[in-house]
Amino acid sequence: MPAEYTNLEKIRLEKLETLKKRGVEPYPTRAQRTHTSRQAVAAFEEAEEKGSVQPVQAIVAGRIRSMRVMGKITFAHIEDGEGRLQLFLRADEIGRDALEIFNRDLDIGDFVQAKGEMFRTKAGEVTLKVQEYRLLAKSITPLPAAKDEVIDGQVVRHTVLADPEMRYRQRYADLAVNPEVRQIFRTRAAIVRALREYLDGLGFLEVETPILQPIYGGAAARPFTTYHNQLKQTLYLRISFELYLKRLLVGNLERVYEIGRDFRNEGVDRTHNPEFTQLEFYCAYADYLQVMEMTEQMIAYVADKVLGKRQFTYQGNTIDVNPPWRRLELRQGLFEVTGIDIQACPTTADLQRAMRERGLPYDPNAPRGKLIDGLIGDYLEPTLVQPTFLYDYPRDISPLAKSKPGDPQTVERFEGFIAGMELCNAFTELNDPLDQEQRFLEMGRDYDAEDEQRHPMDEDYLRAMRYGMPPNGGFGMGIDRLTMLLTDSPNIREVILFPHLREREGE
RNA sequence: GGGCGCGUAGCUCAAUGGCAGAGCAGUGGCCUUUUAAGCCAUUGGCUGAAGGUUCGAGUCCUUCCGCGCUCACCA
Repeated sequence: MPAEYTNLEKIRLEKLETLKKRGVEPYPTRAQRTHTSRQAVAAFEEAEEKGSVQPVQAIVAGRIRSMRVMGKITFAHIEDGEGRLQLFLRADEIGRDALEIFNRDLDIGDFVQAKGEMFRTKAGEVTLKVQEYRLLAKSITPLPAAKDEVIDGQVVRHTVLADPEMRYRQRYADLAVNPEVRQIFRTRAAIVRALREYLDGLGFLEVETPILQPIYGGAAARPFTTYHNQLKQTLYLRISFELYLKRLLVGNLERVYEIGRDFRNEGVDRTHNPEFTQLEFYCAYADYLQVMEMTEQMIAYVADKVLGKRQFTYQGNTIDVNPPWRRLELRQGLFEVTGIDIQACPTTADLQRAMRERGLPYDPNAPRGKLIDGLIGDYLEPTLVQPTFLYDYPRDISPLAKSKPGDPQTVERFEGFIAGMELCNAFTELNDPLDQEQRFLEMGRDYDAEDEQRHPMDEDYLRAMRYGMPPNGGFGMGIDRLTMLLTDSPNIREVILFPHLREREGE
């Protein structure tokens, strides 16, 4: 119950009472519809083209978005899931009482159903001439007003709901008045659909693995912790799917993927939300070079399906995802932007010295891998605007990736960047159980318990690997970030329906 | 967590430290082809919260709450 109704809400509640007194049920149980707004217009235009004399009858339903009351006639627009349709109500047709109720007791925001005949107005707009209408749901709280004007075929919206806080906290209102927001989430669904199509087409099996995990792993992040009362067990919300999906490879499922939610107890900013959607796949007998090719093919496929083209604009940059993407060795890339050759700095002390010589700030407690990771983020990542695979990463920040033959310091790992944003991460997966155990031990030694780089030892995962894991290539990608790119959204919150916000006092 | 900025009517926004306003929405009228309909009239505010400075605070100061940008942090 709202603590207090606003004046505008009180007026609408009075209208609700008036309607009831006049025998109008404001929330009827059933509705009827023969045409969506778009179908009704299409049916009329088709008949018009054929020169048909048969009138097009339709029952439509939607939300009232505008009303123009002109004495004994009224024009209104309703909006449904597909678009808008103008209604034309005339006292002669529906009766004075019905028109009066419509004009006086119905409001913008109400859901109605209307039955009538399609026609074209003098101004040329295809419109429903209403014979009867019915209220489907009364709106008490006024929608944040948005008024549309059509200039040269372009819809210009006035007084749009723009306050980001209200848009995210009351996403329902945002969606109701901002059609382009609805479009973002249709695009998001299309992206996920296209990814599934692509992977299914390659014979991948979609699976679901635990979200509540006794040991978290597969990424460097702090987890959310929870507790199972009956089992008296601490559990973690997963930070990645990796270790469970790779267990499945041990079980002879050769190609698996999962699309789902990950949870990371980290900072929130324009590219990070505490819960986010991830795609991971693992492909037996593939290495990271094959995964690289799959990645660029997959993204091109998604762009084709979703946008119908492989070029798009993101925040002013034209991005072209047509394969092949640029491939940049991490060592080379870092050398170009910092002048440091990480190959020549095999120890933490060497790298610290090189950074100091060039006046680059660094965390004196960070091991070599973390320093390199920092250099990437600070100097290299922002320059990677066109799709780029950065490859061959330091071993100590990649505890689940396989070393490059003949180069134990480096692992076969790549990350994909677009528009200066990390989009995906992949490697030739480590399948040697003895090496894997060693990596966990190194992690425990080089990083203290609070460091999110540290991966806890997962004995069961090691046991699985000891049964024999086929060599394989693995891949992970943030669906939210891909959606940002393909919808030209500057902030991850624009592509998450209900993004995390701090709870307000009293709510 | 640090820095910067913002918070005023249902929505979008004004207001040198000096009477808190506009457009849209709403309400009451007129209007039988409008479309940001138009015309006339009109309601609506504890200026995010609490303190303080001042003759006087939306405006200046302090604290708190929330949001945004940014830095730190962030496979």
